[in-house]
Amino acid sequence: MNELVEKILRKTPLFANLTETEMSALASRVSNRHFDRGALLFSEGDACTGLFLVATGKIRIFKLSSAGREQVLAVEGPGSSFAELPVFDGGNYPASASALENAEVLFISRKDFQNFCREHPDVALKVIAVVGSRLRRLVGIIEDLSFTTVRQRLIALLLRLTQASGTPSKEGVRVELTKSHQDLAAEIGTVRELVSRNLSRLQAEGFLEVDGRKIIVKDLAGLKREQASSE
Amino acid sequence: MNELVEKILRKTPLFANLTETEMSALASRVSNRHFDRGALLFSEGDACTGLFLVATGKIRIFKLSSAGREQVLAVEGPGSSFAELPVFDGGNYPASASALENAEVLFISRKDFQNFCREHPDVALKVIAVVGSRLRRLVGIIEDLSFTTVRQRLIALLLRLTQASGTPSKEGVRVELTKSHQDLAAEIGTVRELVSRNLSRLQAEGFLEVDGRKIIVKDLAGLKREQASSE
DNA sequence: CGGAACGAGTGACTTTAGTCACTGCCTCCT
DNA sequence: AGGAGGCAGTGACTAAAGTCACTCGTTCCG
Repeated sequence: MNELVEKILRKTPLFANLTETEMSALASRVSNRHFDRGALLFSEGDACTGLFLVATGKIRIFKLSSAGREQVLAVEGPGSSFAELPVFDGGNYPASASALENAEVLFISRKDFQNFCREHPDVALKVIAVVGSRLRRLVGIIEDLSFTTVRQRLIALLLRLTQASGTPSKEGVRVELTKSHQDLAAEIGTVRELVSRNLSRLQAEGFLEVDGRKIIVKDLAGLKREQASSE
Repeated sequence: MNELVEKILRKTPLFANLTETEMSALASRVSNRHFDRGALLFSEGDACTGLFLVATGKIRIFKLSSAGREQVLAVEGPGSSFAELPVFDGGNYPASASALENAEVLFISRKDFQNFCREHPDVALKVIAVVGSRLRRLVGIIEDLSFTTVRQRLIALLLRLTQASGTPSKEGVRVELTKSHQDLAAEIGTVRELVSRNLSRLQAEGFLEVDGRKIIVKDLAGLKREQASSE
């Protein structure tokens, strides 16, 4: 199993180019955890215990409002690390994390990770790079929330999905939603009903063909135009 | 003038505890720039040339939409650094920066700062800490935009202002706005008119006394209650 | 088999946000 | 003095976002 762990470590940007010995030193300090779909890894405000690395599955980082609404900050897939920050500054987790799919997650305790960073200064630089891209993504979310409508955000999300997992067909590009409307809503910062309605509307306007969770994007170029208009 | 520079360097978290020699080595690589109120330091998308440190005045970091709306990401005062990130990852600036007041700003070129970090690994750790707190602030903005109303954000802003620069008086706490409604609107992610209207409304409800840019907070506890409700 | 639980769709409505247009008030300039 | 320009207040409106309540299917058990 240590080999499996190393394989994953090698895939995460933070630890990509370590030597054999460094790698196995690190691997011995890593523990493996499983989370079922929907399970909570930690909640906002919890004391930070260590660093997480996604091996398989997807982890959703999100904020929860007191009214029960969710806002997704990031979705991390295999190879991604998260919660690097509180490990360093010692603060609490600023958001909650749950498994979007069944997931295997590696865990390194705060102490072990800090020690490792002290011994390997270039890892600290990697941390900065990772945190940096995270920061850019957050700025992007702010931009979206502040400047765009739910419709535009939904279109943007659909375009991302088609990009990532769309398959071309005669009628257009086919995409299968792997999440509920509820989940989509949380990603773009709105509520279930508006996702439903906007999808219907996009269908009525001829951009999409919606059948349950199967979507056929009939007019990709048109969608892109819609998204851009009055941004 | 080098002494003045060192004094400021010593005030910024990034370089707080360096030795005399380290400090003067750094100081010799720093240049001083002045920006008039309203002047633009750089625009979103510009290539990153180096790191900035605020000596005096205030710098506003913001996003600009194509429709002309602004969203403030941060306001940095004396002792704060900004644009640490793109210095490291080599990317472009993710947002624009302008002077909110006349400001003196120190500048370190990308190369010089990177070299300095390489020679002083603990500075890298400081960078992580600074970036970390920035990340937390961004998460806070997202939370606000996603979960709260303009009214609540305005109240929160007023409470922050009274906290920071309010002076007690017989009628309540006096605060003087140093910015236009336009600027306040950009900070809470809305438009001029809504700031104006919401202020009037808060006055009508008896929480405030507004006279131009002078505001007297008459019911601090009440405001806090309003802010908390249905967050 | 029956029914709980969940996800989705939708009509009807309220609230909040944002836009447009116009007025009035300072301040500063030459 | 007189006008230009920036800032603030407001009425009237539109449009977006969100809420509530209910229906209809599935699926998934016990």
